[in-house]
Amino acid sequence: MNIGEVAIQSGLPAKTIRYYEDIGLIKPDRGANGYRSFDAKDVHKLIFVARSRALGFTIEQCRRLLTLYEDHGRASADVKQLAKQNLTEIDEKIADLQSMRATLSHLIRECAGDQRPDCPILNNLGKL
Amino acid sequence: MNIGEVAIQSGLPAKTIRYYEDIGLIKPDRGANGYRSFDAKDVHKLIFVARSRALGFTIEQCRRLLTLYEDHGRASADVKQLAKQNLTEIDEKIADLQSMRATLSHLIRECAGDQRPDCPILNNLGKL
DNA sequence: CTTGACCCTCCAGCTACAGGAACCCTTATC
DNA sequence: GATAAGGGTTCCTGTAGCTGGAGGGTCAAG
Repeated sequence: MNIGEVAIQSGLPAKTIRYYEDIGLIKPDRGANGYRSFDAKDVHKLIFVARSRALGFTIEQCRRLLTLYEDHGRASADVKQLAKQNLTEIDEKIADLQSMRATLSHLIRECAGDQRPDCPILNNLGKL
Repeated sequence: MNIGEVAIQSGLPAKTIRYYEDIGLIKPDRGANGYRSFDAKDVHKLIFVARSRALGFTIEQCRRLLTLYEDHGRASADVKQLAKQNLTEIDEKIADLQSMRATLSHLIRECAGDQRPDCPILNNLGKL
């Protein structure tokens, strides 16, 4: 299978698939013409990675997940630990964003938003 | 004032301050020895930028905010619009993260996390 | 005079790709 | 046989917002 078809099946751009080969996530064969030749397993792995990325795992975490995925003797505890670590990071990001959101929306409510120059947002950002 | 002192007063690393000069956010004078020489206004602007960044504004948004800050004839509507745009982006990020969080924490709850290889997390990521 | 704490510039690297140039391969059509 | 379209390939550059490090100059104290 050529890269275009794989892009459709995995939902990933061809560029991304080449990149994933570059960093060693997949190792497709090559045809006589130099084209990458993907088998079902490659596609499966790409879908796995795409899903993992969508859940917020970094590339390096995906790499470890893939290793665990292919290791049939793995312990689910290892997977769970990776997932929990990711969850913690997500929670931290959410907390940061919500804190920003609270301050920002408060300032927005205070600001008249008209033609006058007086602005609580700028006052707040610039206060000493 | 030298960069080290400014770093302390603004809470920004010296590296970051140099970077902000690089991209034209501030334009400190130079002493005879080549050292940057910051005045109170520079420090004030750096603090302004640091606060704006902490509220999630991008560097380019900070640049526009700074321009508005220094334009005493500005309309607060322009500031408010920038802030609202930022708020929208923050809300989108929060929504994305919460959606990830929901799926991920569900999978984590399902996973035994013991020494056995059976793992709902991997099953989910790898299902066709 | 030396030491150590500053300061300088410039280059590389980080994440996870995206865009584009310049070129090759295949197939269909005229 | 020429050509055009639509694949594919590599390689280089750029993104955001810094951070780290090499290799050097400057300054105040002892």
